[in-house]
Amino acid sequence: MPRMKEKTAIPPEADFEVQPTRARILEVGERLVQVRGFNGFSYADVAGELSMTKASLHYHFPTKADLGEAIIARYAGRFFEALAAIDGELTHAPAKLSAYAELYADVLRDERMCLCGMLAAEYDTIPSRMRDAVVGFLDDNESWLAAVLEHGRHDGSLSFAGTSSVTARSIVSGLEGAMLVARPYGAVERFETAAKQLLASLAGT
Amino acid sequence: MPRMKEKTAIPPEADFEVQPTRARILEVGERLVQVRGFNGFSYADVAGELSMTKASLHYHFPTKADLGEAIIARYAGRFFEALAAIDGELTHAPAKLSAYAELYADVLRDERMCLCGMLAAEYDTIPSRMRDAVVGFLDDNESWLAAVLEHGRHDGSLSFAGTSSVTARSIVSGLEGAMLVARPYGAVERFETAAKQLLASLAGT
DNA sequence: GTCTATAACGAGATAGAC
DNA sequence: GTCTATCTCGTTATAGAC
Repeated sequence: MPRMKEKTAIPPEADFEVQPTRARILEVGERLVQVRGFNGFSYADVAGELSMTKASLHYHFPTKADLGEAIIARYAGRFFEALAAIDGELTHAPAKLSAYAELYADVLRDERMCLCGMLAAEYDTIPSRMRDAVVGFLDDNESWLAAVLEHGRHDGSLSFAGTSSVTARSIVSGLEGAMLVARPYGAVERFETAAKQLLASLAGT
Repeated sequence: MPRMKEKTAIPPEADFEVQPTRARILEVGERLVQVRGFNGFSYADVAGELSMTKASLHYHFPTKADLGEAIIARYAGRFFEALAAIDGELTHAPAKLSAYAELYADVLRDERMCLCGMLAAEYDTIPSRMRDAVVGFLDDNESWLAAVLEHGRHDGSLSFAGTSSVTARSIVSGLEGAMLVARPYGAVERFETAAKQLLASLAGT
């Protein structure tokens, strides 16, 4: 007799409820923020895509600020899972940086802006808890990169002037800017070229 | 007896009409787009700041798209005037690049985002003529930078791998990204450090 | 050229039935 | 949990007086 929380062989999809409503809302909302911005989409847009009513959305997320916060939290969670996966799979610092840049490229291939880059542009108009989450996301990115940079400098695979922290910031801003500018052209190559050049400038001796 | 259009010693301010209404609208609108985004401000915001009614704004700019187009045109005009001034005052390529970065820094010190960087983020939601103007602005920036880079490489004051065009794009995206990320922190130093590092990587042999 | 007044619509949000 | 119905407010935009 299965105890509570015991895993079974039956995958969640067998529930005939592929994804709970809350998760589907977050998925659609995330994409809309990345493509149109937080000020560029409405509850009606989300409801329309999910064929449900605005009122139902408000049951799951009472205010748009609640929805926005949850979108960032989900995004950040997945992003840092991806960074943990990179840490688990790769040890060579330059390879980690390439994998990091590839995360951005994947977002751009989906015709989206980095969620937090988009929200950074809209910073002055978003709810304050969302602001804090954006800054936290950027800080955590820099910390992860700084650790990689420090490691790479130590083993000679990377070389750069200044602190690892400052260089980490240059990487974040360089990649965010490359996404920002590449998107109006619909040209992922623009991003890839800029990213390649940016990482090449950190090549070890 | 003064002929038409002949210049007088009386400055325009003596007209007791310091700036025509149209120009004041554009000035306020420009700042609002740079701070809050095109989707983040309304005719009511502009009207409020100028102590006039929304209806009067519509007399000067029938639609918000008209206003947006005019804002970009004015901004681009002033920006390229500034580039022409740089060309007139400086010949050393690295000095020109520093002056170029300083234009960005000045915008950021005013707590604004680059107009076209902001509109690049909102790209998918802005009127099509505004989109074209944004891309044109980016193209013209790259052209100017590419010319400076080409010149600097020729006289040995600059050194970089790849074409001047690709490197120009890296500069634009690097500076735009540095602005984007620095603004949530309200920290101009973040931008300055990133810009310095970016330009230093182009130092000549 | 600026105003009052208002139209027409979409936004975020709530009440209450099912 | 999802719906219908509605509220309130803000938005872009227009008509017409001054």
